[in-house]
Amino acid sequence: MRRSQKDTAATRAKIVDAASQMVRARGIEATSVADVMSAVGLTVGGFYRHFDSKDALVAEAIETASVETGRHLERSVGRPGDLCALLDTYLSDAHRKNPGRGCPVATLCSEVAHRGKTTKKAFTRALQRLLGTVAAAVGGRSKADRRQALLAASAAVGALVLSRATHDETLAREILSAVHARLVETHGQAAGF
Amino acid sequence: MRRSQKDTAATRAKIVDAASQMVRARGIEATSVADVMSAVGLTVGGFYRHFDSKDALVAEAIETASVETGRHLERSVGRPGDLCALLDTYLSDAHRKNPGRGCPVATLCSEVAHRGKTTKKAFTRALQRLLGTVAAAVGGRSKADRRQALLAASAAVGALVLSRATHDETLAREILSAVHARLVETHGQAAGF
DNA sequence: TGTACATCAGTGAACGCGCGTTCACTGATGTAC
DNA sequence: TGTACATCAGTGAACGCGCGTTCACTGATGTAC
Repeated sequence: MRRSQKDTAATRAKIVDAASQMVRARGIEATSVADVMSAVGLTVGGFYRHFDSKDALVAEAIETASVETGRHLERSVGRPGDLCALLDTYLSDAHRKNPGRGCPVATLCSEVAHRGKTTKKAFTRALQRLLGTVAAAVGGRSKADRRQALLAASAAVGALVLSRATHDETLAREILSAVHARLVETHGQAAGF
Repeated sequence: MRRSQKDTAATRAKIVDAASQMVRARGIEATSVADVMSAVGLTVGGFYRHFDSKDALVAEAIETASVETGRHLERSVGRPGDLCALLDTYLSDAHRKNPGRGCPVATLCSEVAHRGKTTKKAFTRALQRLLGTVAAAVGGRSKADRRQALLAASAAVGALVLSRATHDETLAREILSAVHARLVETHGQAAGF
């Protein structure tokens, strides 16, 4: 039966939130519309009252995840230029073990290459948001600072993804701590410390 | 009808090779057994005379891709310690645009997290091979060298994957060139040039 | 070297399954009067 | 404020499709004698 506008909006938000978590934890392909709906306590049929397609939901789910992650990272960076604080959060064991609440860029980076335009555009926005956050943590506006931000973002994403993909726990931890250490060292060097 | 042992071995190798290319170009999920077989000019039914399952094929396809990529990278590095030469190849536009013949670690890094043990183990071996190749290009055996190799590998994989995932061509090129430049700079600094 | 027969690579159809999407239906909500 | 009715959120079954895997069958290959 019909629901109030308030309930409808709340349901929509719950669907996006559930999808946002499932897409990051299991990947886009492995997240079915039926699974998302039942996670919210509804049945599949109602889905298309809220979204045009699974792709439309995925795009919103990525956007939500990106905003959420951006806020979380910015909260962890005290002063601008504190790349170390950002990396403490991004390259933490907590982040590695909880992809469902973590950075969507890391979770979806290789899968998104095989998906449609809608998903790719949402991913690109998420990547640009992440680059903005990392650039703020790196600090400065010079070309060297920009390059350092791109290195830090690429290395952080690469390290997190590889640490998750490895079957080898020791290697996983080694990757995270080595990349953290080297990025902080090179940041200091670039800034002239 | 039955084929000679030579033909059988040749067919098996062709299947692995086709899978190796398709898995990298389209991802594991999007590569169907039927597609692989028809790429080789055969029908699906015969597949299980060669492999126990799709997962078994995927594991071999990753191994093949990893060995092939390792050889290609090693060919491009002249003297040991020439990280720049390795990155010229790994972070090239050719590599970005031809994932089907490129590094399987970059293509599969986020997808492999949602797959079974067999696939994960094959991926871990591929990652360790890549780390070995990068470590050789970084040169040296100190802890600092090891950390630099882990940074270079993470950043190279991250940069390639993000450049492919982006819908924005300018950003894609910027990521590759910035990560190349910064990694070479920091390599020089670590080595005391 | 020749022969009889077991083996097995490859075919093509079939299987059960899960997917995204559609649809007729239900009944509370929102609106026009 | 009350009433009559159109709207539409959600249900549950169905759809067409592609997937991994199985299977009876075919006939050349490899082997035992």
